[in-house]
Parts: sequence; structure tokens; C-alpha cells
Amino acid sequence: MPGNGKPGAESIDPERLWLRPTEPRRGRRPSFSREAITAAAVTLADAEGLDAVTMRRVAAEVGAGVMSLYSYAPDKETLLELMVDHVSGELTVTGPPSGDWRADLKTVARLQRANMLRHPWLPVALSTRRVPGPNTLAFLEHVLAVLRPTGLDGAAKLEVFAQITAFVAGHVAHEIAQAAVSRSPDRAAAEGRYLAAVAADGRHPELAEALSAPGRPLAPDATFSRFLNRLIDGLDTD
Amino acid sequence: MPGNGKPGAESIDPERLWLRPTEPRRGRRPSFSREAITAAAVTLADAEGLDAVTMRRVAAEVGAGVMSLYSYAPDKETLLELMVDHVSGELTVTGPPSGDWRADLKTVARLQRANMLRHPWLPVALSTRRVPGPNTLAFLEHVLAVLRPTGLDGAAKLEVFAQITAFVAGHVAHEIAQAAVSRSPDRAAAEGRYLAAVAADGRHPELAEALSAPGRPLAPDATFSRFLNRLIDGLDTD
DNA sequence: TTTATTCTCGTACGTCGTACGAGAATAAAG
DNA sequence: CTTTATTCTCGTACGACGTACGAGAATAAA
Repeated sequence: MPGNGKPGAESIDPERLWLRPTEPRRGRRPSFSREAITAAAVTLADAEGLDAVTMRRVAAEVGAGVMSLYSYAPDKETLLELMVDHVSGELTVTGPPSGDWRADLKTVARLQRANMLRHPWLPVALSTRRVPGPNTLAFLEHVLAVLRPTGLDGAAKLEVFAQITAFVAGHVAHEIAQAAVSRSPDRAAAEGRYLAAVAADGRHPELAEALSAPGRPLAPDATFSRFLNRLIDGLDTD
Repeated sequence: MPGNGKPGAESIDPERLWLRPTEPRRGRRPSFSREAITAAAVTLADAEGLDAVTMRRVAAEVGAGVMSLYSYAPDKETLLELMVDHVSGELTVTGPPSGDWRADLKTVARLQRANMLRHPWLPVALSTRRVPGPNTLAFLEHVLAVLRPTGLDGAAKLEVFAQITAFVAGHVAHEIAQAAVSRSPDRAAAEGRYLAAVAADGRHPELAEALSAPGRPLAPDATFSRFLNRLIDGLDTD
């Protein structure tokens, strides 16, 4: 059950999922691989959105029967977990921390943003997933190293990582929605007319003024940088 | 299609949805109301999560036939939009801006967080919705008034509002996930064992240290305040 | 060769969103 | 009071979804 906020949602067992060496040396040999299936699902999501990722579509893409997928992931929810960790593998760290942890942290956030822009479904998928897979853990390991000079305790470092990820996800989700509207002139026009009508009703003077004095259009990259700087420069070591 | 990041997802027409007075004075009188249907859907989502909100469940809750709902909302996506604006009505502003716009902005963010904690599905639902309904617009109007002393131009003010909303949504989504894990001792234990196993593999020294020196447990409210202060105190008027 | 094990996948079930259209209720027109 | 137009109600039906089940195929050990 992806994409909800259910209080008692049941979840993945991380031990069964990630801590399994390849034991079985008997029985029929697998025709596919978890890797290939995950990659196909990611490609599908990139091209057609998360809703296009159905077990049937993924199976067809891999050339497998639908039910064969269940030999590699116990359910669809787990497949999504695999997808998230798969693309986390693209968060390639260039080298060891420079020592300037604020600069390093900004680089980290920029890497995450780039990855989310490459995989627009990622912010949504991330918002309900919790157990980090190996690729996510490798990235986390780097972030913890970056944070070493801060002297923060363990829990605080983990919190900073989660917070930055949440911040970037939220920002990019909004960025993507904006871009989608801009890409469709009809939709942008409809939205503009709607807001103009609201502004004209007299009960929204502030909105009316904001729309009439828009200022220069904002570049997404610059906006991201500005908010990122505010957040990270504000971080303190106490 | 909720909860995805599809590039060309089709969307709501805000003019048809929000700018409709009650015109029709002929034909059969409606047996239900958009308001009642939306409220039922919200109650359902609060109690059982977003996935429990199906057209059949909502109809049953209201006492209507399933297809009758489609007289009040053209599709489920629109119903979600109605739900989001419905709970935005709970963002009750206490009074006019105090003049200390940073303090006011923090109050705004706290209101939003409280609302999202009351409706845990809200962060997820928000991440794909874009057109503000009347309740959202009323709240936005207040935020714009709060931002007046900053002298920012219209686009920048709107950007700040979107950014704060995204920040709070991201934070609360993570907060909710954390709380869900903590509420289940089994899950928390499984996750702990998993992370301990990873930390013990020797390739994650930073993680090992972070877990061994956790520091005092973090209070969610305090953590939120800390990050909120960083973000808002860092806002500047240039 | 037999047996145990592991994977493959066709079939089937229950649930979902919603298209369709027949019927019920209501207001205006005759 | 009819008639007609309009608006809403909702039973039925369709295609797509996730996945339980189990029969058959492939492989390794006995």
C-alpha cells in the first residue's frame, strides 16, 4: 500500500530483504534477476510515471510471466523499496569529505536534487519508505563522514540527514509540479485565469497585489540554492 | 492517478471546480452535498489511511450509491483535491499579523504541522496537488499579509509559502514514519537488528559509531522547532 | 534413476475506478 | 393538469489491478 499515511501500515522486513546471501544451490536456476526486474521498473517509472509500474507491465518488460516476479520480491511494495535503493546507487560521491562540512552538505543536497529530477517519482516514493537499502546506506555513510567535524552526536547526525532529504524531496516535488504546469500552456492559462478571478473578488487583496507585482521570474536552480543555503548555513554544532 | 510523478499527468480544471455558484434551479434536488461527501472521505482517511478512501467506502459512509458521488466530483482525483482544501479550513488564523514576520511565519508553520499530524495522509496528498482551493487561498492570503514587511516581490512571497509548506510536509512525513515504527516494538526491533548487522560488517564505520553514540533521544517538537528556526531566521529580505 | 528443491507462470478471485443508461424527481412550459 | 426538459440516483458492467494457488519444468543431491 504505497502512497498513504495509514497509522498501522505493515511494512517490509529489512533483514529478510537486504541481508540474504545467495544460498540456494539446488533446484531450477533463476531465469531473471532482482537487479534486472528493478531496473526495468525504474525505467518504466521514469518514462511513464509511478502509476505505470504495475506487476504486469514490469513482467512484460522483462519478458517474464507476471507471477514470476514474486520469486524476486514478495510484493509490489517491496519492489518499490528496491527501486528507491536502486536509484540511490546513482548518488555517486566524488571523494572524501573536504573538511568544509557545510559545502560538502550542499553538494550532497545537490546530488539528491539532481537524482530526484532524473527520477521524478522519487520524492513521492521516498515519502513513505523508511528502511535504507545498501546503496542508501553507502550514501548515508558518506554524509555521516561529512558531518564528523560538527561533533554532533549520532542521533543528531541521522536527524540532519533525514531532514535534508525531506527538505530536498519536498522542494523537488513542488518544483516538478510547477514544471508540469508550465509545460502545458492550456493548464498554465487555466490556472492563471482562476487565480486572476480569485484576486478580482475583492476578498484577496494581498494575492491581487502579489499577482500584479510578480517581479522577475524565478529560476528553479537559484531558488533551490537560496533555500539550501539558508537551511545549511543555519545549521549549528551545538 | 494520485501519488505519482508522471511527467504529463492530466489535472483538475480549477475554474470548473472552484468557481461554480449553485446555478441549477431545475431537475431533481440533490440528496447529498459535496461538503458531506468530502467530510466523510476525510474522516475515513484519518481513521484508516488514504488507501481506505475508495469511492465504494465513501459512498457507503454517506449512504449513497457509488455512482452518485460522481455528481459531486468528476473523479477520485478531484475528491482528493476537495479533501485537501477541506482540512485547510482548519488552519484557523488567530488574528492579523503582529508585525514580527519571522515569528508570524513560525506560527504559520506550526499550524501547518499540527494540521498534518491531525491528518497524517496530508503530506502525501499535498505532494501531488497544485491548485489551491478557497480555504487554502484564505490561508495564503494571511501568509502574504505576514510577508508584507519583508518587501519581497509577489513571486518571491509565493515561493516562500510553497517552500515552507514543502518543508513542513517533508518533515512531518518523516516524523509520521518514525512514529509508526516506534509504535510497533517488533518493527523497531527488526530495524534495529538490521542496522546493527550493517554496522557490524566493517564497511560502515561512521554508521557504527553513530549508532553506538546515539546521544539523548530527540523530541519531535524540539527537532521541528530547531529546523524551523534555522530556515526562517535565515530568510532575508533582499 | 529417484527424490527434493527451486523457479515459472496460467488461471482465478476479489477490489478498484468509472462508463453507460434506465428510471426517479423536480421545475418550467403548454 | 399535463407535457417536456432538466437534474440527480444508482444498478450493472468492463477492464485493470495485486496476488493466492498449484501444476509443471528444471536442476542438484542421493
